[in-house]
Amino acid sequence: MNINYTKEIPSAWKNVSRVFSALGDEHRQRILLTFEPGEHLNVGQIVEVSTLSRSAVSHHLRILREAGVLDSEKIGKEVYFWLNKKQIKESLTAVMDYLKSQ
Amino acid sequence: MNINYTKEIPSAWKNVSRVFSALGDEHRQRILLTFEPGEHLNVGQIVEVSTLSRSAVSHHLRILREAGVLDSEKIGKEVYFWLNKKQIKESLTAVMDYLKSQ
DNA sequence: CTTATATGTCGAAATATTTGGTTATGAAAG
DNA sequence: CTTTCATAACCAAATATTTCGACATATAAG
Repeated sequence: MNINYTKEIPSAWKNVSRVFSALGDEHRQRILLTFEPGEHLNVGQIVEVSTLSRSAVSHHLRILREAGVLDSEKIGKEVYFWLNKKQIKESLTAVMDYLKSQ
Repeated sequence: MNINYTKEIPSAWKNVSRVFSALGDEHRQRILLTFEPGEHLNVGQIVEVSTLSRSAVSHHLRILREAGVLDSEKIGKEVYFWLNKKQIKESLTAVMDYLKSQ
């Protein structure tokens, strides 16, 4: 039994942990699935196809961005979001590697 | 923009979604990290190294088991848990494959 | 400069999750 | 059979998250 991790997540896992927490919500999972390959979407477009209010969507987008799952850039009045594939892959790979050692 | 997923998670993703939700909690993440390779742990052992009460740990174990992240078996009075590596890998692979198509 | 538009932020209410004490169940021990 | 032990189930309280309307900010348009 490894008791090193029972009080706090080790720092190496902090990022992974944040990504999984961000992805651990159906609304946010659905937002991710909305993106087509390479697509950039602005907040309004995402709100339009969502069942949630603008501010709820904004809240979820913030969580996804802070976890590094989405990247964003403001262009004119709009803020565009897109998948940060690299970051997601890194987190998944970290867990995959952990499983391989298990 | 793929609007097929904006109302509900597609059934193919239901499992994946449940795994990520289960893993999207620090207590549960820490429980997983407690298992050493191939190890089976009973509830009491996990409670012992946890900061939570017995019933809170039980609650988290149930969520992990229902998501298929952990398997369990009752042996005598104790219930032993272990990582269901196959299930976790399948979910991670599903997302990996999705990312590759993006 | 004023107005319109896109988005973010705030705050309170609604909702969901987590938590731990208590009770129930089932298996072993006496 | 009774007691003891491990765990699950139940329930209410505590806590956290989500939600949305109202307000704030920033940019573009008129």
